[in-house]
Amino acid sequence: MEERKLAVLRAIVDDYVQTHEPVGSKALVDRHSLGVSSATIRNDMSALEEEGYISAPHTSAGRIPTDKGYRLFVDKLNSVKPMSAPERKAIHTFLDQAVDLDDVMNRTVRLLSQLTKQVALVQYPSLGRSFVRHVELVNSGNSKLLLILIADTGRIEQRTVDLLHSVSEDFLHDLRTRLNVALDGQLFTEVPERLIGLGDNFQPDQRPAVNTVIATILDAVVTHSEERVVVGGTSNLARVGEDFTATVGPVLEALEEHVVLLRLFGEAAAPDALTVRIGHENSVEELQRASVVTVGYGSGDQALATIGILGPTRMDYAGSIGAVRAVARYVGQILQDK
Amino acid sequence: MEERKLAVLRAIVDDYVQTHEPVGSKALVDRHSLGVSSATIRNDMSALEEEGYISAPHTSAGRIPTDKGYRLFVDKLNSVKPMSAPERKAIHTFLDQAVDLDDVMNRTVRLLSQLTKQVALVQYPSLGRSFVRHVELVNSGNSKLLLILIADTGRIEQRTVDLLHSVSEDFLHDLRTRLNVALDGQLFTEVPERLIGLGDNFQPDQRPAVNTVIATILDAVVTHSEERVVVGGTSNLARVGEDFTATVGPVLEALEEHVVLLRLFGEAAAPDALTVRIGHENSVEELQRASVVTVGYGSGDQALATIGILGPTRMDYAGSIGAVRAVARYVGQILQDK
DNA sequence: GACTGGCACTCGAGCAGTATGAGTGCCAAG
DNA sequence: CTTGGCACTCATACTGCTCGAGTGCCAGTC
Repeated sequence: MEERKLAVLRAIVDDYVQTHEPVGSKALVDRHSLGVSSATIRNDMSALEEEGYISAPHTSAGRIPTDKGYRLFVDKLNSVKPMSAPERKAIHTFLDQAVDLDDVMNRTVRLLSQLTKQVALVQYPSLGRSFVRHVELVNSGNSKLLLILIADTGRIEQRTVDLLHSVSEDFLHDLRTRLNVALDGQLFTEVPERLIGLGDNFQPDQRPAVNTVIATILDAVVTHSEERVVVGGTSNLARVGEDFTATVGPVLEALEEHVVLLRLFGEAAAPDALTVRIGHENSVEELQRASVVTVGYGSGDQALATIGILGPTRMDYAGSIGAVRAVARYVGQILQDK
Repeated sequence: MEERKLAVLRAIVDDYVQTHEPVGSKALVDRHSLGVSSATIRNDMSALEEEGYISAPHTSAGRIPTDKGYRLFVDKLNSVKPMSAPERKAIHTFLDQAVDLDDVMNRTVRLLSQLTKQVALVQYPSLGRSFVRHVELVNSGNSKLLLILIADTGRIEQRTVDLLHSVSEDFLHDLRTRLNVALDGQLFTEVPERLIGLGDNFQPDQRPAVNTVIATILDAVVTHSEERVVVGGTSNLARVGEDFTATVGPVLEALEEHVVLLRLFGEAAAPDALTVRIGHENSVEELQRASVVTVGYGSGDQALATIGILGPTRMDYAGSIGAVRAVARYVGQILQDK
C-alpha cells in the first residue's frame, strides 16, 4: 500500500483516539503536516474506506477507523512506546513493596489500570505450570484436617478434609512426610501419578483416611484447579462516554464472569508473547466493541499466566502495549524471587 | 405524625422505587387504595414537603423522597421482607459447594449481588477477631523461609522471610513447634505478647533468625493486618440510568479503594446488627448519592466482619435488608463449620 | 374542621420546521 | 497525480409551539 495512505490512516487513528470524534479531511491537513491538500486526502480516505479500513458513521461526518483499520495500525504502524525511566522506577518500587502473592497480584492490577487508564486483568500463576513446594496437613479437631498445598509461585490452595474418624498425630506426621517426599518439587500436573500407590505404605485401617486425603488433593489439583483472575480499574469504563447501559453494562457483566476472562486470555504462550485482539476479533460477544491487549509473564521459557488490559477499540495501543509489557516483565522477575 | 401522611410517604417511596419517576397525587390514588381524593393527598404531600421528607424536582412534576424521607421509611414503615423458602434453599446449596474460604467469599458476593440486584460488598473475617489455628514454616531454599499463618476462619497469611544464613531442619522444627505451642488457639490480637521471650529458648547464634521470623509475624499480624474486601455485581450500576460519567464513575472509583470501603463498613458490632446508611449519611463523599446496607456476620456474640450491599438511594430496602440478613446468617454458620 | 371538586397556572417533554456548517464526492483545470 | 471549487447531504442545534401532568388554592360540602 502506498506510503501516504498509510500515513493518513495513522493520522486518523491518532486523532480519533485523542478526540473521540470522527475526523474529516480538513482537520487532518490542519493537524498533521502531510504536505498535500485536503482534496487529495479525501481521495485517499475514499480509497481507505473502499478497502474497509475506515468508515463514516453518516454521510456528512468524518471517518473513524474500523476494526480492520486498527488491526493494520497495530501491525504496521504502531511503534511501541517504551516506558520512561521514572515510570520504570515507579513500577519497581511499587511492586517491590508487595508482601505476598495476593499483594503482588493486587498491586499489579492497580498499577496496570493506572498506567493505561484502562481496565486491568491479571491472572494468578497457573497451578498447572507451578511446582509443589510443600504440602501441609493440620489437625483441626473433631476428625477434620486442613489440607494446604503451597506452590513455588506462592499460590496456596486449602481444603477442609473430613475424615469421619479422628487420627493420631503420628499418622498425620507420617502421611505428611510421605506426601512431601512424593510431591515436593513436582509439577502440579504430575501430582496425580505421583500419588499412585501411596496408600500401600499404610496399615489397612489407615487406608480410608489416606485415600480421602488423596482424593481431596486430586480434587484441588485437577477438578477445582480453577485459575484465578483479578480485575481492576473498572471505573475507567466510565470515561467512554457513549450510551452507558448498552455498552458498559454488558462489559462489566463479562468482567465478572471469570470463566469468560480465562477464555479471553486463552493459552498463555511464552512470556513476552503479546496478543492484541481488536473488537470483533474477540470471541466473547459482549466484548466485541472492546480491545484486549494481553501478554504472558513468567521467568522461564513457558509463561506462568497472562496479564493484560481491556479498553475501547479506540485506545492508545502504543502506550498500552508498552505498559503491559513492562509490568509483565517485572512481575515475572518478582515471582522468581519469592 | 398522622397515620395517613405516613401511608402517603410509604406509597410515594414504593412507587418511586418501582418506576424511577417522580410520583404525582393522581397516580398515587390510582395505584393505592388510600380512600381519599387526590386533593387531600396533595395537601398531605404539601405538608410532607414542608417537613423535608419529599421534594419536587421542578414545579409541575411529581415528588420524590428525600434522604430524610427514606430514613423515616426505613425506620418506621419498612417491614423487612423475609426470604422465601426456595430462596433460602438456594442460598444454602450454593454456599455449601464452596471448597475454601476464598470460595465462600466469592460465592457470597455473587449470591448477594444476584439476590439484591445491587453491588455486593463482602469483608473477609477480620484477623483481629480470629484465632490462630496453626503456624507453618517451610524452608524454600537459599536461606529463605515461607511463613504461613492459618486462622480458624480459614484465612491464610503468607510471608517470605529472608534469613541471610541457611538454617538446619532441626532448628526449623524446633522453632515451628515452639511457635505453635505459644500461638495455637490464641486470638490474633494476643499474638504480640505471646511471642515475648520466645527467643530466650534458643542458642544465641540462633536468635537473629528467630527474631527475624518473629518480626515478620508481627508485621503480618499488626502492621499489615489489612482487612480484605471483595466487591461484586458492579454491572448492576449500569441500570441506574441517569448521567453515567458523573454518577457511576466516582462510585466505581470508590469501590476500588478498599480503604474507603472499610471505612464504610465501620466497626462491625454484633452479628445481625444491621445498619442502613442513606445518601448523605455516608461519610464517603463519592457515595452520597448511594445507600449502603451492612450487617455483621459471625457465630459468637462478636461479629467476625461485615457484609452488605450498595445501591442507589432509591432501592428496595425491604428486600435488600432481608437478603443481606439471610446471607450473613448463613455465612456465619458455614465459617463455624470450617 | 376535614375533605372534595374545580379551576387557573406552571413548566417540562415532545414535535415540527429551520438554519447552520462540517464534511463529502465529483469535476475540470493545472 | 494533485488541486481548488462547488453542489449536495445530513446531523445538530435552535426556535416556537402544543400538550398534559401536576400543583396550589379556594369555595363548597359533610
